[in-house]
Amino acid sequence: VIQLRRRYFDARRKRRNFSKSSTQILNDYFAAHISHPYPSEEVKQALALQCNISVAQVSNWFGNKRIRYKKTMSKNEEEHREI
Amino acid sequence: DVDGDDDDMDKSSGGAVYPWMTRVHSTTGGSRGEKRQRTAYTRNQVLELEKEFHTHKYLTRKRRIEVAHSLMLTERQVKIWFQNRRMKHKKENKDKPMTPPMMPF
DNA sequence: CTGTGATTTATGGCG
DNA sequence: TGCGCCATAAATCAC
Repeated sequence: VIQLRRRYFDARRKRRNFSKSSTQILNDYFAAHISHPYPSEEVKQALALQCNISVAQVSNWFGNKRIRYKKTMSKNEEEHREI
Repeated sequence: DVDGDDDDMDKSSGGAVYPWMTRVHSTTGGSRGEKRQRTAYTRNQVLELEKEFHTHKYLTRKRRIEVAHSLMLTERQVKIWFQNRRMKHKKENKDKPMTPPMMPF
């Protein structure tokens, strides 16, 4: 029962994706700071406000973005390298 | 907010154009290697750890050793689990300081 | 099946 | 010297 309870709470995971405009704002910031995509706490708050999401969600977004960007890079590298 | 960054760069440096793009955590020590394994704790392990956390947010060294042994985990893993759990706890109190809708439980 | 936001193990820096 | 906090990495979960 206690386990089902956790499942219920975990169901709070993934409701829906962010709006297109929010994603665009985040992507814009990421692209503009590609050399160092680590927004400060203040910037995170500003972005959160603009995107209408929480600061934690902004942190999650950047964390996922960074890692997935890296993965995409290495994947492209493998593909176009001579066999 | 000054950020003089540019695009269009070199690619010969193993793909890592900027320092943040390099792998920092790898099982094989160096920069090149396999995936890092993240052991998923069993349902029972988490349940026991959760019980312990409910009574004590912090563990004494002695207690840590006991818990680690009984759950087949290292002291380090238990220590880290509690640290992460505390962070989670803090986050929960921040996101939901109020009483949300009722649940079927 | 893929994509994506969220969560779970684990690291390193710093006080 | 070890410990906790914190931001983050990386893998994985859950839609």
